[in-house]
Amino acid sequence: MFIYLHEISNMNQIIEIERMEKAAYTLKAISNGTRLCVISLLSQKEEMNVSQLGEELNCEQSLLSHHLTDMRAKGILNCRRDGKNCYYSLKNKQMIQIIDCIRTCNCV
Amino acid sequence: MFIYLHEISNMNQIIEIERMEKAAYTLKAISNGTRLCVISLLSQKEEMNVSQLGEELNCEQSLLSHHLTDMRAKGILNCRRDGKNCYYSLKNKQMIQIIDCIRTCNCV
DNA sequence: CAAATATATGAACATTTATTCATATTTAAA
DNA sequence: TTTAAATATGAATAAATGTTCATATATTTG
Repeated sequence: MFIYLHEISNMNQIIEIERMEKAAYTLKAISNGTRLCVISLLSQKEEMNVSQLGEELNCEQSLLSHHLTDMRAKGILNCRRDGKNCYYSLKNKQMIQIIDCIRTCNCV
Repeated sequence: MFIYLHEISNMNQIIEIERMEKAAYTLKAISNGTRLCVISLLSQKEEMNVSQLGEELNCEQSLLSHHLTDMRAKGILNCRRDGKNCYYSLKNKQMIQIIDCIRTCNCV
C-alpha cells in the first residue's frame, strides 16, 4: 500500500505530532508526585542515594526503586554506585526548568 | 487516632509533596501526544473548534472529545459554544511555558 | 565465608488512562 | 418539523501505570 506525500495535508504538523509524542513520553515519566519530588530534591542536592531519598519522601524501598529504575531507563536520571549505595542525579539539568515552570505556573 | 506535629520530620517537605502531587495532577492531564498537540495549537491560534482540531490532529471525533472534555474538567481548557460549534482555548496562558520548556529542554 | 546492609527485580494485582462504539444532545437549515 | 452537522456521553474494553510482596544481587564487615 502506497502513501503519496501530497495526501498528507501538513508535513510540519506531522513532525510536530512526533515531537509532542516524544515530549509526552518524558512527561509521563515524571507525572507522578513521588517522581516530581525526586526531581525537586535532586535539583537542590545534585546527588542522593536511595535511602536518603526514601527517608525524605517517606516512600517504601521497593516502590521507590521501581520509580528510580524506570526514570533512569527513560533517560531522566543517572545512577552511580559507590559501595553499597547508589547515588542518583538528574541526567539533564534542564529538567529543573520544568519543575520551576510548574512552580511559577499559576495553574499549580 | 492522633498525630503530633513533632512526629512529622519536616513540615516543609510535606507541603512540597502536596505541591508536587498537585503538579502531577496537571501534568498527567497533558502527558499525551494528542493533548500536547492541542495545547501547542491553541498556543498559536487562541481558539479552535473541535472539527478544526480534529482535522489538524487526525484524531477521531469521539476520542478527541473525550480528551477535550477531560482537559476542560481539569482546568486546562476553556470552552465556548457558538452555534453548532464549540471553541476551545487555553484557560491559562502560562501553560504555553510548559510547551516551550519542553521544546527547549534538550531532553526532548 | 556468614551475616548484614543497600538496592534491584519479577510476578501478581489494583488503579488509571486511552480507545472504541453506539447513541444522545444541541443547533441550524431545508 | 424533519434532517443534517457538530459535539458530547456512557459503557465496555484495552493498555499503561502504580503498588505490594517475596526474593535476588551486590557489597561490606565481622
